[in-house]
Amino acid sequence: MQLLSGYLNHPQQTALLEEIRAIVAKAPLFTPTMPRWGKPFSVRMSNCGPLGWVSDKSGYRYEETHPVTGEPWPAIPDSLMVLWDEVTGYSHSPQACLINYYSADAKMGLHVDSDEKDMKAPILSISLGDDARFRLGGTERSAATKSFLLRSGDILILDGADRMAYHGVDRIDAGTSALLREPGRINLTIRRVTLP
DNA sequence: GAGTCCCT
DNA sequence: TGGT
Repeated sequence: MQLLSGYLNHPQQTALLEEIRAIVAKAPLFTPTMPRWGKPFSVRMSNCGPLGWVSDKSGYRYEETHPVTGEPWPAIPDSLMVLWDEVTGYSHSPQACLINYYSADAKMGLHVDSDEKDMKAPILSISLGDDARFRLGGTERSAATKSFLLRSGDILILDGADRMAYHGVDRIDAGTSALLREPGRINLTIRRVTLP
């Protein structure tokens, strides 16, 4: 894991936020549901890139189109493609940028990102808005976990053994950032999905 | 083939 | 932590 605290300055954060707003205007946030029993997530999602991560009763998967509009996902902004090269050094392009919107009371249980075929590619995470209490464990669910704060502008890279580690968000500290108009947090996770 | 759900 |  690499945590690059305050990697994005305020103007960079607002510029990125505007790009995300434009994407979400075309590909609206949807509410994913749990496989099998259909319980809704508290986090709402959208995506950009050739592939987008979705979840519904039939399971987790990557899709080329939005589950509600049926339209292809908007492209990943150039700034994020450049950032990927800059901070990951991974020689193959990312294919999916999952946009997670956390309202003040949203959380994300411990899980492993394992729907990608290219598990050698790192996952690049960008935080915008309110602080998140992030939790990182090991590759076994029973392993010890550590918790730390993710702040607006921070970049987290899940690589090496941590690529397969359990992680989640315990809570959002509402009102800790003024970047968004409302309390809440946007998290971007940029991934390579298929084998190069 | 289940799972980022919930809960303690 | 582990059943669902």
